[in-house]
Amino acid sequence: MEDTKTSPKPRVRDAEATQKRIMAAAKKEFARNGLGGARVDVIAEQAKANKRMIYHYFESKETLFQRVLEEAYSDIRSAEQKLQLDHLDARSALEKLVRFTWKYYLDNPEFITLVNSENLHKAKHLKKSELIHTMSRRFVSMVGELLERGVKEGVFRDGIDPVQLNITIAAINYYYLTNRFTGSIVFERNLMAPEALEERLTFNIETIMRLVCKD
Amino acid sequence: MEDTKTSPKPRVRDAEATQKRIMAAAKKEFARNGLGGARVDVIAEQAKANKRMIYHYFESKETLFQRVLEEAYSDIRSAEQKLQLDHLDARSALEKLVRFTWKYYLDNPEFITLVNSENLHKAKHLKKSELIHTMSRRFVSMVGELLERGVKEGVFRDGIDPVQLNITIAAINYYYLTNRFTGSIVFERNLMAPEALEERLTFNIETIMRLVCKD
DNA sequence: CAATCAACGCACTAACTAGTTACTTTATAT
DNA sequence: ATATAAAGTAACTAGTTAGTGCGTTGATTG
Repeated sequence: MEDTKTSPKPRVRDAEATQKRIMAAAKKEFARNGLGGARVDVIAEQAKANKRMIYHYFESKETLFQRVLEEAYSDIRSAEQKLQLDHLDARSALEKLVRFTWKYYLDNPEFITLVNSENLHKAKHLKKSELIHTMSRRFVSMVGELLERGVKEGVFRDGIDPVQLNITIAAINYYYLTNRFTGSIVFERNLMAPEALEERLTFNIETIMRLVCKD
Repeated sequence: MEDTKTSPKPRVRDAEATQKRIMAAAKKEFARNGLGGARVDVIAEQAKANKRMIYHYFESKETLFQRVLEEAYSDIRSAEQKLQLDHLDARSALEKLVRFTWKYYLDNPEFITLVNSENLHKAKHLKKSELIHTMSRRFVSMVGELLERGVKEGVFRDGIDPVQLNITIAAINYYYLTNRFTGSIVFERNLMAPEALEERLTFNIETIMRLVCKD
């Protein structure tokens, strides 16, 4: 946090900054190539650090991956908490949540790839994480409260499971983006063209609204 | 196809059978570990073949992966074609399609992992494939025709894009299963318990019906 | 039955990769 | 200033890994 010399000799010793550069480089490399495909040497180079530093601050490649993954989850959960859905009527709040999810995945494609990689490894790194549960619970109850409020307002159907809804909102946005390469070939259309993205978002909002709203 | 000796000495020379064993072993290994994580030696061993044979029949690890991927797509597309949705009224046909998709992913988890791995590699192997397009077109028109028929029957909404619907049906089923490990931790429930699977299928059918059907 | 060709397998290599050893450089506390 | 601990680096190691060279074995055909 403290600026250690803005003067003559530029890059000096700074443990915190080095760790941050390593984390950033690791996130990029893990996202691009998965845990198995990522190269520690590449991370070191990209971080403008030495490979030894990675093993100094993080004990192994896997530990580094775990840290990156935790940070990725912590980032999305904290962004969700800033949504302030309770300031809006239930319908608008739900739409806002869908729009947010879409935009978040679009702006942070590493999140998707990291999660895919973690699932390939049967979530063995996430299992070790403590803070995941606290963050997740808050997220689920946020949606749960929104659903309850919508029912009270008389606009949402009753009896919808917040977890199923969460999964579905994630699914329709996530799947489209994670499978954008094979999808573009299979459906012979560029799924990442601006109009295509617009169209998908509209479709997804419609899907969720029809699922949740009365009539 | 011809049974070369069912008599005394069991496993003799059989090019076709060896190739099939290699393909099967490769599918398993690629699905379990992705293209990068898969080991050619493991494939050879699992196939009860020699590594040399892999390079004899398939020119490289990547070519083998491409063949496995093509076969996986060809398998699901051909299973879809056997559905005979036109024998049912539109609503039942749509439900049948959702049920089929769910069950197919559940019974063939390798398909999901292979597709994930291919997307990590930006679909570079699928790009080279010729027959993908023919199969995909037939699939899209199958759903397109179903939608048209439902509109004529007066049960489906008009103007739904078959591609968007296809993607959504795949998404809500695929996402739940591919992210079952992280999902089970994040939501603190075993997403693969029989009741959970049942519940998810019901929810997914509801989602699609509400999206497509009138009122 | 001899010759030919395809199926098969051992043992190697060249390149790579996670992790380490042993060292130098810099900030800081006395 | 200077001792000390932390930050940083280069070069190495031990183990893997995709891919091959070359020889053997068995089926087929004239």
